[in-house]
Amino acid sequence: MTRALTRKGEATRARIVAGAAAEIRERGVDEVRLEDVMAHTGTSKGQLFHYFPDGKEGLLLAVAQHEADEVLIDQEPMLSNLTSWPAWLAWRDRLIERYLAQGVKCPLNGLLGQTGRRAPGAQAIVTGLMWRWQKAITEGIRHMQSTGDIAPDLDADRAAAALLAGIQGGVLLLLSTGKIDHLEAVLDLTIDSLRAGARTGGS
Amino acid sequence: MTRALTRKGEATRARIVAGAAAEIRERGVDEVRLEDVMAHTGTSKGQLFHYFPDGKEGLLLAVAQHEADEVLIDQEPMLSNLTSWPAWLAWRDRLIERYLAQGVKCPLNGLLGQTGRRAPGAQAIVTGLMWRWQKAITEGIRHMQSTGDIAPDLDADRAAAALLAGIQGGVLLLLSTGKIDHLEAVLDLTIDSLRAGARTGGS
DNA sequence: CGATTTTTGGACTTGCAGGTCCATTTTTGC
DNA sequence: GCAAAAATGGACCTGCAAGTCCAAAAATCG
Repeated sequence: MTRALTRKGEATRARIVAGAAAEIRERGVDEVRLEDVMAHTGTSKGQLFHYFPDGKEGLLLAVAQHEADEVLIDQEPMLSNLTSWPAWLAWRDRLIERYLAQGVKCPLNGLLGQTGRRAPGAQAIVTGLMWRWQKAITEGIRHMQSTGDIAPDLDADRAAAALLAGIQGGVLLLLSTGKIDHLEAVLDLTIDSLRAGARTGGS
Repeated sequence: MTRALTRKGEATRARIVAGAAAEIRERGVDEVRLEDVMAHTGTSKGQLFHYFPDGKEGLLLAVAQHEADEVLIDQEPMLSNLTSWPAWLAWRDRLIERYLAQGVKCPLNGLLGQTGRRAPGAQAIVTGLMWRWQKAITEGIRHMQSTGDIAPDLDADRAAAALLAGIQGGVLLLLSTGKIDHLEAVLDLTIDSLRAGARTGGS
């Protein structure tokens, strides 16, 4: 079906997605014209529509998927190894560091707003990202419960949901206010709160 | 300066803002054309540019301010009276109820993405909203500390920041996933966590 | 090496939404 | 009631960015 891409074609397609993603991160979705992408990636209009027959919509979707994947990759290997309190703090630090560096440039924020309503696919991409993210956190909590570092009667899924929401809100507030304070507060207070639950099985 | 609006003019202006807000809530910012607003509010293009000389930009800004104010008004009188645990729960219930009813229609989400980059005013509106919101929560926490229901050594501002971030993230996740679970989890767990801090001065 | 398919470039079309203009009607204030 | 100012209606202009089309170049494969 999707077969019919030579090596060169695949490279070009990837270059377009990466270039468009960079452009969007830098200047925002609604400021980026197809021509900007062409200029920035050294491609022609014919190529754009050759690789993305659905036009801008399709390209944006591909970029969104690309950026969603990046989000989780950037948190590795910490996110998949929340097996001790120092590991949790390392993850916390990575998040702060990453978003501090990113600043106000959030790729997905705009992409959702832009494609969210019309494209059913965009919703799915974000939902998928959140689901994977939350799953990783849940597993971290479960592991800490297995070692007795977190109370076993705590609802891991619910706690992970709350933490994930906090992170999202923290990033959102970073986007609006430019300050990292909220994200920091959420991470520190929530992790502390998880820690406090250890009392039952104490170390 | 801004003087020169008859009663009729003021009414028309208000009708435009309210109508545009409704339209945007219903169909999203980037789906709403000036013509839609005209049709929906029974106004002409001349009027739109008469009341909003800066065109769409200015209108969007006015709508954003309008919606930002609504957000806090909708939480009253609970938000300004976080003076007992039942009051906190009443506020919690109001939030859940309100966002459950709102569903995926978030007025500010898109407005920020749309005007955020270019208009310096849009940023200010959201920042202002968040600041007022957080201040109200902080005051609630301080009050509970004064009655001994929350430990006095807790950093009220930091806790409020975390709670606010949690709420924002909960709403964001409601927008992406359609489920209220995250918002519920954040509110319940965070409030519980505040409660747990009462131990010091216990009742 | 020749047929076939993919890749590429870029000129051209198109639709539409934001914005301009001005003529007409209504309101205001004396 | 009458000048001045504000409110209204809607025809018109304009620019731009997405999308179309096709012909030339390069790659693939037997």
